[in-house]
Amino acid sequence: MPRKVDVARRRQQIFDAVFRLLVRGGVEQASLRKVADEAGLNIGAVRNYFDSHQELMTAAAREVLDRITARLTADAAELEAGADRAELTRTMLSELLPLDDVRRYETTVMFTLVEQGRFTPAYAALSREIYRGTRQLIREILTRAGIADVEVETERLAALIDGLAFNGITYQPPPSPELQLQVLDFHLDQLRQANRGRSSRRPG
Amino acid sequence: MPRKVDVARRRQQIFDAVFRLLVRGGVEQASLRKVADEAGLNIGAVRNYFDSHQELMTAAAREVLDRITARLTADAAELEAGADRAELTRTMLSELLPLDDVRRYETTVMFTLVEQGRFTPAYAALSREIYRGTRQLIREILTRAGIADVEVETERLAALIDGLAFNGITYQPPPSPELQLQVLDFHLDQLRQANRGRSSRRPG
DNA sequence: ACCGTAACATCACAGCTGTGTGGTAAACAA
DNA sequence: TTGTTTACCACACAGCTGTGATGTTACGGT
Repeated sequence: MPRKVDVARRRQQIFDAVFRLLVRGGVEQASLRKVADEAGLNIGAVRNYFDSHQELMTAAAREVLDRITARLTADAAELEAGADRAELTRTMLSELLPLDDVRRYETTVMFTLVEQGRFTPAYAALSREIYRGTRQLIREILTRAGIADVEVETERLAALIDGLAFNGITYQPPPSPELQLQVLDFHLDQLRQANRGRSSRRPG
Repeated sequence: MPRKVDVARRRQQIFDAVFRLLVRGGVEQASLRKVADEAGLNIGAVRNYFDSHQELMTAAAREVLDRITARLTADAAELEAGADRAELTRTMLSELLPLDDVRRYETTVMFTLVEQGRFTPAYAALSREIYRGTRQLIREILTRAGIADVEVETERLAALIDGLAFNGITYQPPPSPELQLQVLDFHLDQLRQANRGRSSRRPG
């Protein structure tokens, strides 16, 4: 066996170069040469790990999705042991908002790639996964909370989260993290209140 | 004066070529040569109307914003003469959603350019206008309806609209227009109900 | 008839892109 | 030591980009 190199670490190094470039200048800035420069590597080194530019980008898309889902599962695991359901709901939905550096970073990358998926079929699978995953997560949350009209409310909360995130990463200055959380809390409170109203009228 | 040409019509012709390319393939497809081809013109003809690529794109951005605001002001004018306020609210907010071909077309162009504004300072002014314009419109609607917590509710409704629109133009298949309207109506109803709840508790 | 000019066309060039191809160096097995 | 394989480097090439520069029409006023 030849030159030993930590492959996983190299890939992470390249991925983070891609992410930085995506955040800084969008997909058009994430060329192979610029990725290599940003990662401190030669273009040949990058091409050794990814056969084509498209393969690099789809792998990067997969990576950022993995990071976000990892955060979500970590939340679920950490708080599942005797956690307040309202707190868990807030925490998990907050993972999808650009509230701090890490989340802003990953949310921006995620949105950039999903947006690109409008034209580039290579991202279609990822885009679908995100669409379904988001709705599945939200639907489960609402179902466990016993919210009525789950389908419409799922779509509403999904749109609210996406809209908050989109506004938070595109406009400058963006709505502050505090305002984003205020909106989210407001929405969740109203969901529960509307549900209490229904439950009290229709006991069960 | 030399060769008489309908300048305004030529510009519209070029703009629509830009829009079609933006919808089809994003900003990277809207090169000068491709715009010229799409418009059935020579690149020199296009360059006669727009000195640079950036000038063309910013003019196109201005154009699509003008078209959308024109629809909004038309709504306001048409319905102001004895219109139901709830109906007017629904109509105007619906202008920002991709519910039919025209609105899907313009919404997609608008989002594409706003997204590009994350990195391209040339769109910064436009992006700000949209951000402020949307919130001003929504804030006015909520204020006239006598809704409480106007600031938070404005941000919430703005995020909801943006999220619905974003989902409607990026995912495939997207949430149906019927579902989008259902979500919007649901939200507006809950806004009024929550407000009635407050008003009855705190009369005035 | 003439000419200025708006409208359009063409050529050229540097810069960037992805990628095919081939070379080089280092670590390990034999 | 020899050889193999992995990791990396370098060159080349066609294709696209925006844009400067320089034509070429065709119409309108005089």
